[in-house]
Order: sequence, then C-alpha cells, then structure tokens
Amino acid sequence: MIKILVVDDDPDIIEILRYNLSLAGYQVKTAFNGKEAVKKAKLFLPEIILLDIMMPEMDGIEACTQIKSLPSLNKTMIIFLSARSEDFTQIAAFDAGGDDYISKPVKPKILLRKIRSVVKRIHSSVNENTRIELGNIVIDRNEYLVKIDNNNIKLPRKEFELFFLLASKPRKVFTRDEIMSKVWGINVVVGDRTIDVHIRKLREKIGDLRFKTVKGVGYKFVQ
Amino acid sequence: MIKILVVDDDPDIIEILRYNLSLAGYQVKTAFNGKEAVKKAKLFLPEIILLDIMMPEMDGIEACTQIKSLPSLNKTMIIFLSARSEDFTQIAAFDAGGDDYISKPVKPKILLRKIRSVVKRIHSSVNENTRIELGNIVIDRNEYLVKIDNNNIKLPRKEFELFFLLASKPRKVFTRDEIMSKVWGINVVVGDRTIDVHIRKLREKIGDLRFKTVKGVGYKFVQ
DNA sequence: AATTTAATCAAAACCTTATTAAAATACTTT
DNA sequence: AAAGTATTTTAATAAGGTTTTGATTAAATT
Repeated sequence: MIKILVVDDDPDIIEILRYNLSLAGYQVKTAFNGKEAVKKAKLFLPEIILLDIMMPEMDGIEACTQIKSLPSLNKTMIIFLSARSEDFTQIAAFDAGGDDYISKPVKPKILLRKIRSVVKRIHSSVNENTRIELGNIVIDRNEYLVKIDNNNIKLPRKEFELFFLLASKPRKVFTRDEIMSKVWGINVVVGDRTIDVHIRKLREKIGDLRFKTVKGVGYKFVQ
Repeated sequence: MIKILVVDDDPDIIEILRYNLSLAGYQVKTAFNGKEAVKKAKLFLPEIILLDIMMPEMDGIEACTQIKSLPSLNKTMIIFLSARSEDFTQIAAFDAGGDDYISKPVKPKILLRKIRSVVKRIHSSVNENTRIELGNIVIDRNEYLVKIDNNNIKLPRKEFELFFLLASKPRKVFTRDEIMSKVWGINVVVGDRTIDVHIRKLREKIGDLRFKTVKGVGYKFVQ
C-alpha cells in the first residue's frame, strides 16, 4: 500500500486531500507545517509527499530541501501544492528538487492522475535502459519495437515488457515471482497460466529456441 | 565562460554577489542602477542579469523591459532580486519578462542553485528547435505552419503542438502522460479522449499512416 | 507410475482507442 | 456587446486489440 504524507497548514485542505486519497486506496498521514513534515516523513517513510509551499514555521521549499537531503527519503517523490500558478513558484519548486506541481484549488481528478503518474515513475525508475542489443536482435523501448535482422516486430505491451525483462539479462533465469512482480506489478493478482501464455506468444514471434524453460524455477532468454 | 551582470544600488550586496559568483567561476560585471544596467548590458552582452527591483534613476522592471526589447539581449535571462516577496512584485517582474526571482536576503547557496538552473534553461532553449524538417514535411514553429511538398497546411494550436512534439522525435513513442504534460501543461485537467481526437485530426490532415498507435503505451510519428 | 509443472488453445473478460456529434470555449468581426 | 466562426473538450458508443482464464494435454521430476 502506497503511503502519502499530506502537508498543509489549512485543515480543510488536509481533509479534502485525505478523503480523496484514502478513498483511492492510499495510506495517508498529515502534517501542518514544514517542520512537522520533516519529522513525520522520517518516521512514516512515505513514497509520496504532497507539500504546500506557503506555511508557517517552515515553508515547503525548505522542507523539500531537507527531506531530499536525507538518505532514507531521497527517493520520496515530492509534489508541491501552491495557490499560485505563477512561473516563479513553479521554478522555485522544481529547483528545490520537487518532482511535480499542482496548483490550488486541487481538483480531485487531477490529484489522482498526478499521484498515479508519480507512482508509475517510482516503479519504472528501476528500468532506465531504453535499448538492448543482442546480436541481430534489438529491443528498443523508445520505439516500442523489436528488430530482428532489421525486420520490425511489433509486440503488445505485456509481451514487450516480458521480453525486455528476460533479454535484459540473457541466460539469467527469472523466477515466476520475479517476472510477475516486475512485469505485472507487486499487487496484481493474475493466474499462473498468464505467464506461460505470454512466453508462448514470444516463442511464436521471436523464436522457439530462444526461451528456455527451467522447470520448477522459471524462464530464461538465450541468444 | 558565462557572463553575469549584477545590478543593485547597494554596494554591499553587489560585493557579496560578485564574490560568490566569481568564486563559482562566472564572469561578473556590475551596475548601480537601471540606466547604467541597460548601457552596460549592451556592451557586455551577459547571458544572465541579476537585477534589483528598487533602484534610483530607473527601477529594475523598467530596465528589464528595455533590455528585453533589444534584439541583441532578448535571449538574456533576467533574475530579479527583491526585498519583498509579495505577489504584485513578482507578478510585475514576471510581466516585464523576468525569467526568475530571488528574494532578499540572498543566500549564496540559493543564488548559485538558481544560476545553475537558469544556465540549464539557456542551454536547453538554445537547441530548442524552431523548425523540423523530415523529408517532404517541414514544421515551422515561427510561422506556425506545416508544409508538405510545399503545400501549406494550417493547424490549430493544440494540433500543431502535438504534431511538433511527436515529430521532434520520429519513431519514438510518446506516452499519453508525456503528451499531456508537454502539450497541455502540467496542471491541466482534460479527459483522456482529448488526445485521441487531436490525433484523429492530425491523421486527417497529415496522413493516416503517419501516426501509429501503440496500444496501452502511446503514439508515435513515423515518416 | 504418480505427481508436479508447463504447454496449448480458444473463449471470455477486459481495456484501450476510434469515431462521432454535440457542447463548451475562445477568438474575430461587425 | 453581439454574432459568427474556429477550436477544444466531452460524452457516449463502436470497434478492435490485448490479456486472462480454464480445460485439456504434454512433459519432466520424484
């Protein structure tokens, strides 16, 4: 469950945000100023912090700077909230190491969309690579295309991700659990056959011999 | 070496700024009021001007307006300095064409961070293409016009921006999130179908085959 | 041989995008 | 300011592809 720390000096705003986020299935804690935010963040270790900019005691920019400097929290994504949508504010926010920005009044729709996109960024940051080259095979995440001997092969998303994963470490065996959590995500429940079927599709499209089954363990890609 | 013109009527502040900037490797000149600033800027052609707002002779806002109107300096980035962080000051500064804002007292750390981020912006805007040529297609941002085989095609703004984005990296898949934040902006709420509709318009006007859908991922432009 | 695990297949469920037309906005011109 | 025009967004439905499931068969392991 994803943890979000909501920081604002206005209790009404806190409540609105808490309500919407809880409803959407996030675990929410709150703080009323920057000082408290830093303190609670250290304990709560949230994945995401929604941080108002103008607050008493310590403003959001300063809080952000402090939080980002803590090793335990430097991967936390910070989304600033501000009443002003002036460029200056945004610039300051990003300078301080903020990851995103929402202007007030916060609309629930945009809030949830931002959260989702930030969550996506958290998860995808593991796989920074965009291109894998193995002999006559090129897997290009940029173009979302597999090229074999200069023939383009279009793969649907899940197949592509699975292939990309396996090909990222040729000859390494990936367990089903590993595949499941990396391609489907941590809290996704799908039946056992799903992986098999996807492997079969890849075998059809890329080549039967290239995907080895290691019975009882998982799958691997060989060149 | 990056040239910075520092403008303030207070010699102490000038000295502090000059010291820190020189130490950080920037080439610094100074001026004591707006009038002098404009004159020196013309000769010195700095990449960045740090401009105090309240000064005798000519204030910073007026100086900024004049500087920005000069062709030789309109790419110069202007960072305002002000004791007041009130709204109207910032807004006035922004209206005058200021690019960033620092409130006094200036902390060296913040100053240098801002300078770095402005430098980054300068570099990224230098190679910010204003014209894309791809075979028989020319997309000209100055004229806001697309030319295909020398036939002019006028696109409405959003369509143009979308096309420009996709064409900026042919064959690259742009996710809906990417498209949304780059064409519509970071804080805009529009439904998901909006992108589809714009893509459809482009397909009608530019060519059906040129815009590929990558289901579950995004869109790409191919030649 | 029994048991466990994987392969296969097609149907069903699920999702994403395409396509409209209408509504809402923004812009121009009168 | 009003009317007319162009642009942008929405909403609803259609179309199409993708993903998952469940039953069955095949293969490997014990």
